[in-house]
Amino acid sequence: MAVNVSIPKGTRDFSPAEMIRRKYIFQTVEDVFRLYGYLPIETPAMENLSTLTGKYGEEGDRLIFKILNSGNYLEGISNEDIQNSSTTKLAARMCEKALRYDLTVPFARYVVQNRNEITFPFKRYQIQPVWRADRPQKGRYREFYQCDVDVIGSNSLLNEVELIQIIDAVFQQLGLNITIKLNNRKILSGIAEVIGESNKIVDIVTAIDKFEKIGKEGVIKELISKEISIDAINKLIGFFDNTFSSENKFDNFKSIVQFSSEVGILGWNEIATIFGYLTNCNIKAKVEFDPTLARGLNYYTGAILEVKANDVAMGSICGGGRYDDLTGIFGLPDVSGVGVSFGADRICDVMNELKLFPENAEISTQLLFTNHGEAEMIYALKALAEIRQAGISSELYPDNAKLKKQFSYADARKIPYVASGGSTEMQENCFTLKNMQTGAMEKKSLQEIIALLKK
RNA sequence: GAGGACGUAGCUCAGCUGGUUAGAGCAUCAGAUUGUGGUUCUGAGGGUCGUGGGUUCGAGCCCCAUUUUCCUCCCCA
Repeated sequence: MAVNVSIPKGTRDFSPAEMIRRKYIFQTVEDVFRLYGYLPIETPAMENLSTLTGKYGEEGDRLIFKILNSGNYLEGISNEDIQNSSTTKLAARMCEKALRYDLTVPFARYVVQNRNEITFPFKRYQIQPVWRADRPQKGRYREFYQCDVDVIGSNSLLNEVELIQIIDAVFQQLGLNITIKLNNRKILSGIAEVIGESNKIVDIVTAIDKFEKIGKEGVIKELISKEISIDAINKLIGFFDNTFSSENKFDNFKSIVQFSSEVGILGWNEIATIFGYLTNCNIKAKVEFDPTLARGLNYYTGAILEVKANDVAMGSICGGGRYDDLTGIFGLPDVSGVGVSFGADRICDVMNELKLFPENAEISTQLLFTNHGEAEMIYALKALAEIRQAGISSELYPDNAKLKKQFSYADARKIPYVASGGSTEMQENCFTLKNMQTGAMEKKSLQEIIALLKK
């Protein structure tokens, strides 16, 4: 017996029952994407390491799974190199490939590489796994699927609106209550500008992003540790106190950025426009302005959005935003894109927790033929071909096992009907059909069975 | 990268202040029932108690190390 078999930390096997559930999510997501006119692409699991590094920040680079070069990966590396170089520098020399960390950067690479074949605006979706060398915990895996929808080559805010419609449609179909949180990078820039700490924007934003989690005191503490001036901190906290005590956060926030920051007001206007369009779209989900929302600062330039499930504690299940110059890094400047990514694994976790999956989703086979021996098997085989021709999913038990065993199999597989054809039935050219739910048995011709199951 | 908890049968777990042969439920297999599952009854198989060392007359239990999984921070889907 083989012992101690296992899979790498943070990865998972999926049983048939789990796969049915996952496919249900992927199918729902994909159907909505297609409905809105997006087309699929796929990119390789691995990219050149240089394509990925530097796109996700220092922290992100550390989380990229690198692939050791084939052959002698130590070629050209001396002992001095090993002693003197940083591990990241060494890794870059020994690994020229890496597993993709997300789908957005490979997409940007794809757009640049295929720019002459692409008609802009380009609306694409991509449903593939990504890998992160993160420490696994609740809702966090080292291999997980992202379902990305992006439109690239259009500045219109209509795209943002469309993505919100897509998010709403997907989660409505899945039966999940969600809140869409909306912010704009320009508003964050505006805030930093107004308090006179523009160059510390990243520190400021990552701190206020934790507002909900660590509270006001925690944020102040973190800002102090980042050497933000007390004066600026007081101003900043003042804004947020003011905002959150207000009935209408969004209107209130306007007064803050309005007078002293051009970028800020630009961001505010963008969100106002989006809210304006949305009133015509019959959106069911709650969409709210959240000035503390930060996310992926490394490339977002405009809208930032995030989706949280209302009824369960879980990190964000969908997120995205606008990036004005993502392809610029690959030599194609001034192409604006906006997109969101659905975290299929987390959505699956949330739906499991809320028991939102349809109960009978794993029923596939409608009818099982029992096996009674050679001649009877052939009798069933003929019927089987005919019944499959009629589009009814059915199977024949492969062994002439005890009937108890064959019926147990049907039961375990949740197969709703079992047909038995023994010598009696063969003489009468029929089958004994058993309804596994009621236990009722009745002799029926093949045509009658087909008619019954076709409904 | 920092911190915390856990690991006993295929699964979920019990196992007293350290004391004889480590238990239960579920699952599996067989029988009760030779053409009928799901309910019921009877029985069986299945364990180097995560791994390595130590303390002890004696360790599933105590100590040390190591590893796994889960959780928190960081960051994110």
